[in-house]
Amino acid sequence: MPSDTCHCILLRKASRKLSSYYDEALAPLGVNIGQFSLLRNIHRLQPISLTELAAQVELDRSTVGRNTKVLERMGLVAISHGEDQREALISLSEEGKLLLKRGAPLWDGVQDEIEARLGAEKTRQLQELLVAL
Amino acid sequence: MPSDTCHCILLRKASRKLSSYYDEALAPLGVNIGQFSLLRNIHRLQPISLTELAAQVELDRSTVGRNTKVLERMGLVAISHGEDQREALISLSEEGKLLLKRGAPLWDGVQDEIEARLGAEKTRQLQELLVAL
DNA sequence: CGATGGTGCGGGTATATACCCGCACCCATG
DNA sequence: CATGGGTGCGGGTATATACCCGCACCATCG
Repeated sequence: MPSDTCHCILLRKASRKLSSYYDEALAPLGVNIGQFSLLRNIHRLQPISLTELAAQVELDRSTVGRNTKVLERMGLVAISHGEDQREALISLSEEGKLLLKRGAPLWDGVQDEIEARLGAEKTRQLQELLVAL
Repeated sequence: MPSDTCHCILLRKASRKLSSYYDEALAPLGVNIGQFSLLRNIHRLQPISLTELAAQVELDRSTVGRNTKVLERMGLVAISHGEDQREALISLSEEGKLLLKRGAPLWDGVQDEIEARLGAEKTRQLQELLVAL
């Protein structure tokens, strides 16, 4: 066992590499995998507050806030307010919905490619391992 | 197979979680796992130029430049220049060496803990999978 | 009805990470 | 020796990510 291979560093490298792989596939849409995933979550949960969304995607609230603002500037999400004036209600715009539709086959493609490269068994192992960490 | 679990997002979550885990262990030293790993690489390769170091750790040169500058401000690395005035030669300071010595058991501890949690077989699988990606 | 605590948000700061551009310097070729 | 390509570096910009702080608002308790 080459104990000098840091699990964490290896994982970070893999994360960067895989991210850029997904980013490349989604490039025609003008969003990266982080933004695409966030859009999908907003779609699933809308309308939703920043705090709740952050909890769902397991990211810091301020991170989600900034990322959401970028999506708003792009016209992909709309931020309105409910009865409680404090609460920001995030939902998809029409463009956002369209982007998700156009993105679905691209995302499926990468996903399938990964699974093909690893094989079904190793894909299952990967999911299991990542959850176990 | 829940095909809606994005491999990439799962990997990124795992990466963040594991990073914060290592960061916690290294907190007494005042460095994070990225900095610690960079220090270990500098130790292994010193004296080394920015460009060469970036290639070795598979990060962007500008990223390594900024990170190195932080380490320099901390007094952990020294940056000198060789005959070619352009080239920055990065090496560890005495404090840097000391930090690596003090950090080794902490790093080993986390590493062992991960392996214990996963078991030998799954640890091997993980390394294999991450390299395969 | 006023004080208090909980919750939601934005801003500030720091680091990580990437890309592009421009400057400096070295070396080879004419 | 002049010019030009290659290489090394820093700066600028953008996003991702986290933490802390302060402000606003709501609900509840006294």
